[in-house]
Amino acid sequence: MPAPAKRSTVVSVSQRDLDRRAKREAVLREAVRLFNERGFAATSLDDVAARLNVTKPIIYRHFANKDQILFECVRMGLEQILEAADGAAKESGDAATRLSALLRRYALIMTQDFGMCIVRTGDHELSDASRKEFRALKRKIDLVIRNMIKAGMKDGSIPNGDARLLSFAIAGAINSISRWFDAKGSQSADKIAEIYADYCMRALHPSPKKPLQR
Amino acid sequence: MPAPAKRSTVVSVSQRDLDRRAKREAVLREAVRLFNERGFAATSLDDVAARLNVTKPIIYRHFANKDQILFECVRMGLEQILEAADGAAKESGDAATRLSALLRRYALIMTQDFGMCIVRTGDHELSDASRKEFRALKRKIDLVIRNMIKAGMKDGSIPNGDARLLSFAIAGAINSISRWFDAKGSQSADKIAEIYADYCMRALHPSPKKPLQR
DNA sequence: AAGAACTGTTACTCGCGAGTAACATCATAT
DNA sequence: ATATGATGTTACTCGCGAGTAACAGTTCTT
Repeated sequence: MPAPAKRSTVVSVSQRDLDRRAKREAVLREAVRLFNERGFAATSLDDVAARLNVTKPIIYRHFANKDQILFECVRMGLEQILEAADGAAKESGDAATRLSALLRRYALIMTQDFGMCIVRTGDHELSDASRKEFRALKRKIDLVIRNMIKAGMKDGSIPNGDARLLSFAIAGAINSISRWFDAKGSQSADKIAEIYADYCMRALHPSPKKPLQR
Repeated sequence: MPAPAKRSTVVSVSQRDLDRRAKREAVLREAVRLFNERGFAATSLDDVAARLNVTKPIIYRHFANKDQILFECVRMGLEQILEAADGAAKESGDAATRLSALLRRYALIMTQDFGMCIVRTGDHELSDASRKEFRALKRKIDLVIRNMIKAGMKDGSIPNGDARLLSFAIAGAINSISRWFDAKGSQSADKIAEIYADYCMRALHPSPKKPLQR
């Protein structure tokens, strides 16, 4: 009970802040699950509040509006991917090796809530402002991948080809994980990520001309 | 002006039917465009009606409710894919060759309105009943692809592997076309379809073990 | 102890859009 | 000409959910 005098201000304030942060995050965690389950439009903030055993105005204490909540969810996912990309870019080895590591991390994120949310969220569900940022972040990720592919074409670890289309196709395949993956399924997220990254890496190489008929 | 007497009944009735059909289709054509542009939830039937220069009740003369319109749109796309699959399945050549043909047709459909609608439509936007059918049709398509992959593994035209995951990854890549493709872009739909099908076929083959380090 | 600042609730407003009722118009059928 | 029924319109109802105002209790500050 007798909280030390001096500390009190600083400590209690930051404690409050921590609480706030924790609660804000809890809102996002519950919101993203519901959005993934039922879709953004079909999820009311009353639903989200109910899951947290609180009422709607609480949510508005942490977020300005519903759009901001959705945007925050996708931003979380996108940031995770960007971090993964940065991490992979710094690894050693040729560009193909680094790309493979990147894809694996990327794929793993798509098995998780915030990653899923990115794919399940259509642009039109966001406000104009959020949509702009959403697209910018996605473009940024695409560029990282595309540049790594180009680097591979330069350093010889990846055969020449259309880096733009390749990056689109690869991202498409990896994003699709979030459409069917179920954590309760038989294969682990890690394993799936590994396999998908491998499929994508294969697609970079021209097919080994099947047993040439004749 | 003097329409022949006898024909009148039969002719006029079928003429009416043709008109009805044409109008119904016009509704679907306009609806699918709007759904793809703005999203299903963000598109009101008043919007659709306005585009057709009619009023909402007209739409309800052709469809029971909004859900039915959306379902009809995705059904059109799915049926197109199934037809493409059936066509490709009947072609000559080994399974890999037939699969390649199938993927190309599939990819082409994803550059078109009804194809795009399939991908942009989340399950939760459909009613329970429609969702069931939606999923069933998608599963059917997946099975066709998966079985063709398995056939390839049997006849030796495709290396052994996890047919389920391969079909998921391939469908994911191809579906993603509809997320960025723009008919006004520089590359033709046909060309894109060809390239994507090729990428997917490559992914079926284990990578040609890069210049084995050391 | 008084009051500032925060956390939480109940109980609204308000707009939007799905779906409909009631009415008007026009072609066809006899 | 006149009944039938198809096509189309205007003008509603009605529910839902985003967002808010007003109020209640609690905790930190001084």
